[in-house]
Amino acid sequence: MPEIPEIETVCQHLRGSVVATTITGITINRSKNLNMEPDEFIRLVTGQTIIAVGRRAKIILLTLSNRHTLTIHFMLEGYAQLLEDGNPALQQASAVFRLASGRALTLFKINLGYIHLFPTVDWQEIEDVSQLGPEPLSAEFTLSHFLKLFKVRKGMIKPLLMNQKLIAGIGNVYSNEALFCSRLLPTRKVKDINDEELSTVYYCLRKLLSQAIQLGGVYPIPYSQADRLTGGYLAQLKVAYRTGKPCFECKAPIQAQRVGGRNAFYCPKCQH
DNA sequence: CACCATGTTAGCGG
DNA sequence: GCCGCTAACATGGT
Repeated sequence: MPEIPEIETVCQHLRGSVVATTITGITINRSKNLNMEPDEFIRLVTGQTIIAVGRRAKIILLTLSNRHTLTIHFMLEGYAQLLEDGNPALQQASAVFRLASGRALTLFKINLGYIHLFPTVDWQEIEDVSQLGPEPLSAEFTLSHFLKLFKVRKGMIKPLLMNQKLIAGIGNVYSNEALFCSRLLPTRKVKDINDEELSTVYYCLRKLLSQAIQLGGVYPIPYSQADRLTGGYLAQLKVAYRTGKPCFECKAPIQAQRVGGRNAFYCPKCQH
C-alpha cells in the first residue's frame, strides 16, 4: 500500500525528527532484509549521523555521515515509527535505530521489503533505484515526456501506470484513483486512448499525488504521538477499497475486477 | 484448512 | 522486446 504520498509523508517526518541526529545503537531482528551480515551492517552504521533524507519512488534514502546511503523499502506492510527508547513495542520491530535524542527510529514489518546499505552517496550507483523510471512529480516529467513514454506502449493502462520502469512510485491505490479521475476504465488499451484522454491521466496523476502528499497519504498508522498528518487522504479515496459502495458522482456501486493480477476498482458508469 | 491481499521480480508462452 | 499471466516471497485476515 505505501506509494509516493505515503513514503513522502514518512520522509517529511524523518526530516523533522532524525536529520542531524546520531545513531547510537542498532538492533536487527530480521537479518534477511539486509544486503550484508548484520555484524557488518551494525559496525558501518552505528555512530553515524543522518545527514539527509531523500525519496525515490517508494524507497527512502538516508544519507549518512560516512558517505554511505541506507535504502529502505517497505514493500507491502512496512512502516516507521519514532518511539521512546524502552517502549515494549521495540521488541516486535524488524529493525531499531536508537538515536542520540533518546528516541528510536523503529521499522516494523519489513517482511518482503529491505534495508540496504551502499558505500556511496551517489544515487546513480545504487542498484535499488537505478532501474526506476522517472518521478511523476519531478519538473522534468512533462506532459510531452509522459505522452512519449505511453504512446509507444500496447498494454492496458492500469498495469502500465504501475510499471516501475515506466514511471516510478505509483501502486494500486493511486493508479485506480487516477483512472477514476480520468474517467477511463483500467482495462483500456493505451493505443486506443487519444492524446486528450491521455493528457487527462497525466494531470490527474500529478494532481492526486500532490494532494495526497499534502494530506498525509492513506497509511493508517501514525509516525509519532504528535503526528496529525498521516492518513489524511483516506477520506478522499473515490474508488480504491470502495467495492460495492456508491460512486460519489453517480451512485452506481463501485466494482472490483482483476487486471494485470491486481485488484482494479472502478465506477462502471463514470469510466469508459 | 484454503485462499486472498499487497509490491516486486522472474519465468513462460504468445 | 513487449504483453499478459503465474508463482514466489512474508504475514495476517477471512
